[in-house]
Amino acid sequence: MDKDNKILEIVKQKFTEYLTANKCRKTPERYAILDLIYTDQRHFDMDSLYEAMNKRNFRVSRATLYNTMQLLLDCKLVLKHQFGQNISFYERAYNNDFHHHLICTNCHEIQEYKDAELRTVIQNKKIKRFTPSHYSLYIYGLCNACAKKEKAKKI
Amino acid sequence: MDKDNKILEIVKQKFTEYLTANKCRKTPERYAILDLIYTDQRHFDMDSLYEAMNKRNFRVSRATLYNTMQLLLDCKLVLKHQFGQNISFYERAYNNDFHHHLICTNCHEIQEYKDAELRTVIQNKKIKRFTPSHYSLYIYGLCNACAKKEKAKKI
DNA sequence: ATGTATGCAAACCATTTGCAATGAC
DNA sequence: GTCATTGCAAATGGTTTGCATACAT
Repeated sequence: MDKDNKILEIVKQKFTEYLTANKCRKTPERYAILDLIYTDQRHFDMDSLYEAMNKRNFRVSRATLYNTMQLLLDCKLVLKHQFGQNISFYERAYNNDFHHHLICTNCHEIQEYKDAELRTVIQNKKIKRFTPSHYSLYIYGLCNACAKKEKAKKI
Repeated sequence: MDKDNKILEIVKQKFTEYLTANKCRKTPERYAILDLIYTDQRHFDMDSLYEAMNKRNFRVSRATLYNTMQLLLDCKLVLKHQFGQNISFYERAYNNDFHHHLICTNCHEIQEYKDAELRTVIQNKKIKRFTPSHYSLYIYGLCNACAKKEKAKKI
């Protein structure tokens, strides 16, 4: 899609600017990883990213994956989440409709939850002696399926 | 303090109810851990809990610590947080003035942030097909000290 | 008496690190 | 040519697991 290509160009440029500003080298590995994320991987963990890179026949080591991810986090092109398990999840940060997360404490399913009012209220908070850059709101509870199962159990 | 003792009694009873309901044994280790948390450890990680238990001359294995913490999480007497590093933090959940968290992305300091309006708005949200039990709001940014340092750097 | 919980040590697994080889500049 | 970056393999460190022993019931 044209729009996606445009976004890809923008994030590549932002990445280039960041790398230049920080005197980092512009390696093909780094751009390939960014490309994959902004083409195929809206949400992902390290393992699936590693395999997706392999599938594209662009083999990178895990070390490079972690190194690059740190850069992408630093320049805010990627967000990192930890939902209570010991796995880190990542998602695109640029032009990714902002959302909150609903986490089922039973089956660990994660849903996106968009709510403009919540976003506005949280973003407009003035906080003393703190300069906010971004936030994560995780709401824990039971997804619909698990709530039904719990109900059935009690009867 | 009297009030603290009362709270301790209440959480012990809640724990007892949970253990009974789930056919778990009421071991001295489990109660000693709960006692420590609700007496001395408002916020803690596993390592500091382990050492604090030792200082009380009540040695427990890390395995027991993890096992017990899972029970305390299940019965909602303890909350778990992960702020982006690979360490899990815990805090009391019962009668612990609810608060959000401010995380400095530079020095990783964590501050509590109380805001009744935010809490109300978030708690009163009706979410379709999801039954919330609790939530975590993490606001990332620069603490006062780090913001000053950044400013100085740029000049 | 039964079987759950404990302590210990080993295993696990995501992430990090050290180092020689590669390649961006 | 120089030095940051890569891949690899080993190390790290928080958490989990297996198993024999202890102990709550």
